[in-house]
Amino acid sequence: MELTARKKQILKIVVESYIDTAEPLGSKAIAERMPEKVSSATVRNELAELSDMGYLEQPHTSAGRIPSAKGYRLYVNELMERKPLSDEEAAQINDALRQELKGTDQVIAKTGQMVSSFVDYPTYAVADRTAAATVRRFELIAVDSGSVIAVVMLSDSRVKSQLMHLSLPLEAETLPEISHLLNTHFTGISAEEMNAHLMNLSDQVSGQWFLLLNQVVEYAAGLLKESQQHEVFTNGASQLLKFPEFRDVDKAHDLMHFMVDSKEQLPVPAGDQSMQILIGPENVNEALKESSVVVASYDIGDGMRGLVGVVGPTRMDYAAVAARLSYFAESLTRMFGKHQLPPKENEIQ
Amino acid sequence: MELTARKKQILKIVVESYIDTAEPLGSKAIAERMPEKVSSATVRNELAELSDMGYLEQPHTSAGRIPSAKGYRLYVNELMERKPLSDEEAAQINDALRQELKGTDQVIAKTGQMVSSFVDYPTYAVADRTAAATVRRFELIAVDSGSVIAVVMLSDSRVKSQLMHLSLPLEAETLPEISHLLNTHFTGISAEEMNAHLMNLSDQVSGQWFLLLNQVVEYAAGLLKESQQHEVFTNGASQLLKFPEFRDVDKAHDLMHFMVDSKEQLPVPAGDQSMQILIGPENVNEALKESSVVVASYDIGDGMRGLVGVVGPTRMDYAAVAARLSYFAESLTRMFGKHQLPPKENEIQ
DNA sequence: TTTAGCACTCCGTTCCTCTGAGTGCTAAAT
DNA sequence: ATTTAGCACTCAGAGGAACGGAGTGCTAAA
Repeated sequence: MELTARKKQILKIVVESYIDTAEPLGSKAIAERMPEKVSSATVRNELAELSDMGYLEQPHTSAGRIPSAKGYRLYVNELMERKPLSDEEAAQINDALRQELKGTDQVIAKTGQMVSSFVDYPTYAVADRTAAATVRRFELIAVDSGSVIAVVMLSDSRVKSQLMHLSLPLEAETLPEISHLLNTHFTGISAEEMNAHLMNLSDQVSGQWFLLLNQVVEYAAGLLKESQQHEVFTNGASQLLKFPEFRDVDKAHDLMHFMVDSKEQLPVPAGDQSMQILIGPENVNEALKESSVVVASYDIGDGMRGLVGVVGPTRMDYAAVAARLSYFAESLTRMFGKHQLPPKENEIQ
Repeated sequence: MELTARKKQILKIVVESYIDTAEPLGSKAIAERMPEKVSSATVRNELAELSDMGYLEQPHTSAGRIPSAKGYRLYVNELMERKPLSDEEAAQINDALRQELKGTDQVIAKTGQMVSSFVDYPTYAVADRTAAATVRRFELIAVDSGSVIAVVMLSDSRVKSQLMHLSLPLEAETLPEISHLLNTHFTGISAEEMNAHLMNLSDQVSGQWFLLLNQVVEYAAGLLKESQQHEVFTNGASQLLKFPEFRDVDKAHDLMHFMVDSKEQLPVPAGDQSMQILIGPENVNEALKESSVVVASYDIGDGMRGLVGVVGPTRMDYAAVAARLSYFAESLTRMFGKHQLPPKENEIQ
């Protein structure tokens, strides 16, 4: 039994109708939408075979057909035509991108917000560091006799700072020496190595110095650890509740908890792919096994990537989401690559 | 018709039962729970009067009674006995508080998380600045010929920093002069005043200088504006879905959207109160009119307050939530006041 | 290979009854 | 003046029968 062109045609009709209405589609309705004129009986024969092959399912004997996960997969791989963005939409996205984004954290957060407002699904956004971060440079600024500002510049160009209270007052003149110490011994290494180094120095430097050193190194090590596990931003999670598949509160609860409270184990594009679509049971995460995710990555320079994912029911509008998401990701990558704003004229693929 | 002790007794029983089960309570069940023996007929007479007075409602003629908003209000004001924390709970809270909190932003965020895990309701947490923030001090650090780190210390002791890319290279020696300029002209004033000052300086300083000045001032002004409208952290929002009053997804949707996506117009304690309970229609926000909020504020030094609120159905367990929340708020205030950790021994009121 | 025809299945709706919890009222008891 | 027993009444929710209709699978003819 092979997958003829007509079978694919039928599958496409079923998938797209189900995405639109969330209702099973019967042979008669399908026949009407076929480009060549066929009878509903013919369609019924094809449907039976498509069901046997696992591309379609029946909620119950006397209902129409709905796509299975396998059906969606075929649709996504072969059948779907990416819905091109309208000029208006592309213009809106470009407008959104043109607003100034400062600081990688903010880029990540804003991107999720933007995408969520352009596709009508919840999104998540997270940073994806390709290389482990290290400290590139330390700086200490005297505030008063009892406190010092520690400034830490990381290898990915992020700059973080914090006020430190000293238990023992220090002379302002010693600060350059301490920061020299920090810059020579604690840059370019991992958090673990930093802690080890600190132990070595503990008897080589004076107690007062060590207290401050300790505070700063601990702070920096904390930052490095923090960079490993990024904050996940989610947006528009409440939109889940508008989908009929989540009318049942119990069904909604798990996914909602995952999206707004736990936010762990979110899908990232596998290997070298810049975009990936995960359909229902293809998701490893239990909470997502009845939903689908479209996730894209984009480059934001300094060896950093951003990740933005769209979450929805398995009948999500893959064609629209994939087109918008890749347009977004490409625009962002281009923007950060060339360090310039997206083009005024729309250039849609 | 006055509110006799027995009427209050009955009201208390109804409220507490309804908080527990979400089911209306009938005269017979009430009679059984009364401390003095009374017949169900007597209770019925009292119930009729309590309904007339507006403290109780009937979902339909042949159902038991449930509390009205007015009923909850009386309960909260007069009838409820704060459920004391068990030693175990107090110990858990103290443990949670003992973990080191660094940076006011993190304190706010963590507090929401902690509270959410101790009361089984969603929470929100936000900072509440009593005085408008200004910049206390600027500092510029040369990185290379094309970039500079701007460090801004705010009046509330927060320190923020960002990497700036220069369009025109600057000599490192000029940085101290520029930061002197910043520190003399742009500290202690509002964002609007900063922008005005900047305009004044535009023809007094050289173009190169001005470009950097402009970047730094814009960054700082942005920070000040940001401080006005604080980020709201919410936790455990998905727990809403477990309450029977939100079994209807449409009911849940509005509140959920409010909690996870819009987060605007959240209640803050009025006037000088450190804790406030807002019941159903007492909330000004439309999305909260069928829910209740218990919100407390706590002091974290530097003229900053933190706000943490608990959101739930009107039948929320006020006694438990209020007790836990005020214990939390008091512990935090004490902690930041004395700059020390909470006591090892439990000291429960 | 396609199509018309037909018996069959089964979901969802409507309409009914029935049950039980709870009420309000009246009249007797305290 | 309160409290209580008794009783008729109300009404939501459960359970079940009947029905309509959408959709199927199968057979036989085109």
